[in-house]
Amino acid sequence: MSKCEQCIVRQFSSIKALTKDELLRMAECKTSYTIKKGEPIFEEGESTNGVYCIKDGVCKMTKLSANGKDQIVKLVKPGELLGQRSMISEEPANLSAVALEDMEVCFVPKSEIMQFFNQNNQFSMHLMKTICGDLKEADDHMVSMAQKSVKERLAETLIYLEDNFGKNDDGSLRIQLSREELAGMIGTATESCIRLLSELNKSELISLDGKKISILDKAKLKRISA
Amino acid sequence: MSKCEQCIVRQFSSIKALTKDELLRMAECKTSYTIKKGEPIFEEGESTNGVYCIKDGVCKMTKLSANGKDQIVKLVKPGELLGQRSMISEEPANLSAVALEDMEVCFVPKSEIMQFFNQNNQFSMHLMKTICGDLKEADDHMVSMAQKSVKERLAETLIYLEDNFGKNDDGSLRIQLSREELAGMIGTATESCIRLLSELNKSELISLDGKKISILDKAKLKRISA
DNA sequence: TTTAAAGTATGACAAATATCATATTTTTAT
DNA sequence: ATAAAAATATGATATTTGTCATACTTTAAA
Repeated sequence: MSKCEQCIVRQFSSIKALTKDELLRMAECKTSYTIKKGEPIFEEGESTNGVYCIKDGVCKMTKLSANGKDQIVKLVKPGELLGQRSMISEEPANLSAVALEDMEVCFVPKSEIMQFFNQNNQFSMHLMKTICGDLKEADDHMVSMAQKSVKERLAETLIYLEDNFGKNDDGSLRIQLSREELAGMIGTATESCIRLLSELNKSELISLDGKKISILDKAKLKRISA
Repeated sequence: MSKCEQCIVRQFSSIKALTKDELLRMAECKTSYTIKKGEPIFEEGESTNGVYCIKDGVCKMTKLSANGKDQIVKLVKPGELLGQRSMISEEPANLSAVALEDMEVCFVPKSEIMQFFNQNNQFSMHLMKTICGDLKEADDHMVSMAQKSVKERLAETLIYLEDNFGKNDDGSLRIQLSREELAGMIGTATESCIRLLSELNKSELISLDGKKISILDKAKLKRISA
């Protein structure tokens, strides 16, 4: 059982507000998991009874819509916590969490987190601020979905991916999504997504090499994203 | 200065978790305002420095999108609090709040609310749960926007309005929105909204009488909303 | 009250997007 | 290594949605 105190990613989440004692306690009760690419950490409707701290790998949070398509609501990075909202709401998960890459995650039971939450004001305040930030993002995201065209949303999403998840050495987006997943992020049909990517490729704003996508002209892309 | 203790709407928000003493204190530092239909309570980007408690009347929370249209993100009822999120995030308001009817609201300064928040665990827990509920709703709303057609969203919205804000004696929706506002809720052009309303009217799922909208066949409407 | 302005309604058309079909490429499993 | 399956790509076409024009109706202001 590794020590939470030495975990590099802890500085990126509310966990950084925990005391040494609390970190030791957490290390004792946590469970570590390896999740393979494509596997779920938890599914919509499940009672998770705790939170997952992402040590390595990125996952998508999805919701199955009425028409049977998976909408990707957000992507989550190492350091972030999963399942905070449903823990506080005392509800089953509203979204599924599925690994986009091989992942390492630690599960911390609800009882433990809630104790920290109640006794450590800095921790609870940080957690609250995170959730408030999520709410702002969700509202903004909703407005984008409602008001922007598919092309604008695609441009916006590509920039988001580069800004938040970085590039490989060859300049391509580090996060590799399938066309279907990318379509699921922007809320469109897979074919429409592919078509618009081709278009951006032809006009040399991006380049495509199999699953690799590189942004060539970020300024123009930003202008398209309106 | 009226007493918060006697305010009927306080049971509908986190304020119900305050003690008698806290309520007295709040009554002393609050400011009451009358807001006329169409007037803003606060605007996107403003620093509100406190929260507003809605005593009477309904307001819309809107965000100006890049294309210049106002998207209605949510509607807020008496009893609910405005500006909680930005207070906790310590950020300017992300959304504007505009009265849909004549309103009575009370402003409570941030300093006071944060004191309650830090000393009264029940209050802070309730506030957090409210925000978590908002986050779930926002995520769900986003998926609707991304995956549903305009017609589905219109049907969904009409049902939402009836379920959450009720009907007048004549059966029409109590909340009267202009066509432009309704379009702003579902994220479409005003003309498209009008056209689809006419269509629903012709097929007798709803009836239109000026600004009054009545749902005639809720079951069919629900089926359309998918 | 009359006039202007705003809101509602509808047609005609254009643009955006989805759907279906099919070909090609890549990945996966045997 | 090879076959099968999945993912990507693209054309053809239908449907949805937006835009512009214009008429009518209601509301608000002078």
